[in-house]
Amino acid sequence: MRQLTLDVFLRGEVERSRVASVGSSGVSESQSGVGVVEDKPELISEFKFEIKEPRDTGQCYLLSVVYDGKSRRALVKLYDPECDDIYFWYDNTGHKPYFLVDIPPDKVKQMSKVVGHPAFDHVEVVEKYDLLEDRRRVMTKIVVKDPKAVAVLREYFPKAWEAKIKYHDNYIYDRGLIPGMLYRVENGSLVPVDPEIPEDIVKSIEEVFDEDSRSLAREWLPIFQTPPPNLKRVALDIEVYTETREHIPNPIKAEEPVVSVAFAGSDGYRRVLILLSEKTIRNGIGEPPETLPKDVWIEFFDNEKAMILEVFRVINKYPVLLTFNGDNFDLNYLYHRALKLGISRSEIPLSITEDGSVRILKGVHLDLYKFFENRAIQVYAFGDKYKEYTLDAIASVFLGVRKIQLDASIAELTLSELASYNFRDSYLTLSLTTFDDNLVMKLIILLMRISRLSIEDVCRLKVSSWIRNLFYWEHRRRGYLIPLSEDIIERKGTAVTSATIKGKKYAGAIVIKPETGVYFNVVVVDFASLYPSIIKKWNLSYETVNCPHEECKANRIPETKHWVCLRRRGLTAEITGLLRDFRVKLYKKLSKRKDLPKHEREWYDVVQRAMKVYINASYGVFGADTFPLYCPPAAESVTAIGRYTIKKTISKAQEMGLNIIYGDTDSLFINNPKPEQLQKLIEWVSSELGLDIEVDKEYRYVAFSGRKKNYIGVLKDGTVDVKGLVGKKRNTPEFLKKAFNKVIDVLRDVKDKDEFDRAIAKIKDIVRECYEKLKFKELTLDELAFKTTLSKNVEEYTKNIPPHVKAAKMLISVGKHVSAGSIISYVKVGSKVGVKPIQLAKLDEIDTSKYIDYIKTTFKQVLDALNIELEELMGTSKLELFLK
DNA sequence: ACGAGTAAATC
DNA sequence: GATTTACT
Repeated sequence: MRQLTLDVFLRGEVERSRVASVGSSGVSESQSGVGVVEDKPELISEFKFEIKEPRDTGQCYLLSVVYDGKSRRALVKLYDPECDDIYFWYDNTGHKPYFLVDIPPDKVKQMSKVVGHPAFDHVEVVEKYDLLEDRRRVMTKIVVKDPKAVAVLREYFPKAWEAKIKYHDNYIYDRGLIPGMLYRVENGSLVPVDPEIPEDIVKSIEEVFDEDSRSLAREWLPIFQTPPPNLKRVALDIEVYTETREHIPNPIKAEEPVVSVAFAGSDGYRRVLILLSEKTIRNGIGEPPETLPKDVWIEFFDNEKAMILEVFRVINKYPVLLTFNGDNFDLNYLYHRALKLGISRSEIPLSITEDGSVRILKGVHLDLYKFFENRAIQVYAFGDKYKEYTLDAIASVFLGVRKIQLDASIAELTLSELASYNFRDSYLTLSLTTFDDNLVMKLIILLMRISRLSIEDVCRLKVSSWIRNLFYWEHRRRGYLIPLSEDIIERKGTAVTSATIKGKKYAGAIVIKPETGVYFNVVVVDFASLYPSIIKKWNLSYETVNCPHEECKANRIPETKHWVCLRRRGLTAEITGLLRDFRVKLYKKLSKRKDLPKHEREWYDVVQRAMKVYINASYGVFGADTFPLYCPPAAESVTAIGRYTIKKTISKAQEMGLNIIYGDTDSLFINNPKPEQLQKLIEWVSSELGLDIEVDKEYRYVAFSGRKKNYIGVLKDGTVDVKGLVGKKRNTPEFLKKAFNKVIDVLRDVKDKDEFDRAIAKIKDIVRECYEKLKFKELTLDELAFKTTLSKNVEEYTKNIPPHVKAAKMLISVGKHVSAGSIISYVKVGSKVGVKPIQLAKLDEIDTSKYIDYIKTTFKQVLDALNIELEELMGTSKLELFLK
């Protein structure tokens, strides 16, 4: 075998003694005269980081707080933009955990079990405003010594408030701090640093907000105007030795060695550490592939423990560590593998919290998988651009670069291939935070500021927690009592409308059934963010719906028995309204202003996106029973007013002679409107309903199949909107999607009624070709596969067994690993069970008749709209015969 | 751990 | 009719 030297790899700097030379036959003497790494104990002390305290002068961004209730000390992690490093600020605050009760303090003091308990500290009297009852309340604050004792002492009180708020959140509230904001240390405390705000933005507050919102708007302005830090960060990705591609290493057991670790830093750091062992070197080094950039620094270790210690050292050099699924895999594996190799806990700069997330001791860890998996981020921040939560899928959407495609297991790769594969992953992970001028990092910083959550929490928690945290913060700041969920339900009751869908809690939106057919020149008008606007306009909030005042009861909410308060401003209405106005009237406009520098415009665009996430989720959370401020009457009031609004608008439009052909929730499809009629309608809605409608789309034509949420529309610019048709659904077989897309392409070119005839002829050909391919088995199994997500583990399907679960069971019986979240690819076969996973199926087993049914339903939706009979299209008896 | 409504396939 | 999935 050819002796390969490391020269090909060492295009970067050669570092110390960790470089070895390898041949395909094993480790040999190094080219550069340095030896192979030994297990060096002195490496261990290297990664222990010093705790740096902030400089006396200078400004730091607040990133995270670790509150230690036992020592009554908060460890505040600050990012110093001048030296790109983390500083710690210890606040020996004396801040103790507590909860509130509605028992007078003297009574509490008589409770010997409480006062005598070792965890008891003292009681204080506090005054809170009870929004549910609209009155002041004097309450007793029971302060405890040990956070764990909150739960113990609570047992003596039937009702306790604020007992479940996390201590570090508590600390942030009580200190009035906002994560993500800029502070300086002064006289032992953190003092906010006010940003410079352009004159015209300050002025616009007067125009944008009404009088009672202005002071709040001014308080919020620094949140959006403080420039974001550009956090220095490094992405990490590890590869674990696996024999087969299917085998997923277990991070808790951590049985196999970590064979490669790649880093990609925002400062240009690019490095791969590779383990040389009998297992990894058996395929040799190989030629470095083109996919491995020339400036990546590759290092070889012959000792896994030394390599992992080096990884820990690098982690500690950076204030922010990025991973893609590091909570579940990479960091978890490193942690357990380190323990397994005899590295002691104190030498591992990671800790795993109760909820399974990994914290790093010095800096902060961001798991981008968790961030991109967040539905609110996916839908509202990125417009549903990516559909799958894999590094490959997300990177290809945002970066246009994919993972390196492997058709072998880690065990079968040469070391060059391994390095290249591993590096690409870490590079993609870093790039997910750097594309579009660090868009994702900016978004995270803004979400921290709006939700008042630490950087790790904002990435790990979902939108309901973000909103909850902002609400709690606002309650405490204003001295409002944070209500108990059961008190909201008791006072406000449950929903009074009934849902159309069984199992849902209340009635939702209206969908108008469209008449089948093709309509030319269709204008779509819609209500600009309908539900948030309703919340603002109608003063909706958990405390204002069904308020305790007699005089408000006449202020009814249409279609319900509910009423809404006239006396007090609703908190939800205020906050949602504030963010809505900021977004629509200020930041959306700023983001489009060409006279501003590019980076400023881009920042304003991120600002309006972050607001969008919040605004759009503000209705949904009040209808979610898991939300601590869950309030069904408030949620159903929103949808009820939505129905009322759209009904009113439709009848007005019809009065005016407009032809409404379809509508869904907040949109109306109008056939052939005169522009002046539209203008009149828009003005009427604004003056009579106090809401804004706008022209959203103009279709050259729309083809309705007659089903709701199911149509094809061609916009004036030729863009085709396909809504709800099976041909577009993710689980339909690829050959059908292809044929369907061809049909769409034909429809795109149709300009007027006459062109339909020609289009129909083309569509006929496409459908026929599709049939023939199936008939003559000119399709691959892949093209025939239905790809359905397994939403639960197979054993949890008890009520019935859908086809994809049957296929999944067959996979398990041959030893394949499938679990909740796996996408099962299966085909329809002639056997008794009727399905087979593609891995086990053969092309000649395919049940053609089942597929013919699918072809029919797919195209029927299109053909219904075009008023063509399917049979007419097939025409010949050839197919009829075929069906038998 | 955001909501409800619609369509389709399958048991 | 109930369950499950994918979509609005």
